[in-house]
Amino acid sequence: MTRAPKYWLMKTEPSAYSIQDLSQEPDQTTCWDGVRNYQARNFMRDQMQLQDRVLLYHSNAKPPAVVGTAVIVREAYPDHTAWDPKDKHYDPKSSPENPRWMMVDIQLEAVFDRPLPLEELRGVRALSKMELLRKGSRLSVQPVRKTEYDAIQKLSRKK
DNA sequence: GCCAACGTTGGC
DNA sequence: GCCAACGTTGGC
Repeated sequence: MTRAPKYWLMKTEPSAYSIQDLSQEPDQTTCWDGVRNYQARNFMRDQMQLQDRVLLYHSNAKPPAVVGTAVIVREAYPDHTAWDPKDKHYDPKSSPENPRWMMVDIQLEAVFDRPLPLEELRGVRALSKMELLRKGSRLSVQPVRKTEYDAIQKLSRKK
C-alpha cells in the first residue's frame, strides 16, 4: 500500500554540495548525509516514503534560492558518517549498534531553468504560510504543502 | 562579517 | 525541570 506522495524541502549549502554536484552523480542519486537535527531526522525517519518529492534549496548562496526537485529513492537508514571521527558531522554518541542519525537517498528530478530566489518567493501569495519563509526558520528538512510545491513548479517555468 | 533566532548542553 | 551559556544556522 502506498499513500499519496508527500512533499518536502531540503537545504544544502552549494559550497558544500550543490544541485550541480547531484546532477553529476551516477544515476544522479546521492545519500543525504549529515543531518544532525532531531526534527529534521524525524521527518526523514518517520514520514518520508519512496516517491515523495523534494524541493532542493541552496542556503548561504547568492542569492539563496530553490533550485530544483528530487525524488526519494531509498527510505531512511543509518547515517554512517556519524561514526567516522574524521567526518565533519561525526557524533560520538552514534554507533552502528545504536545509530542516532538517519539519511535517505534522493535522485535528481529537475534542475529549474532559473533558480527561484528567496526574495521572489516572499512575494508569492500561495507561499505565505511556507515554513521556509517563516522568520527564524532554520529547519534543514521540512514539509511542504502540495499547493506550495505546485506553485513553485509553476513559477520555475515562468519567464 | 554581523547578529537574530534557534537548538543543545549541563550545572544546579 | 529550569535556564544560562554556548554553538549553529543562514539571511543580510
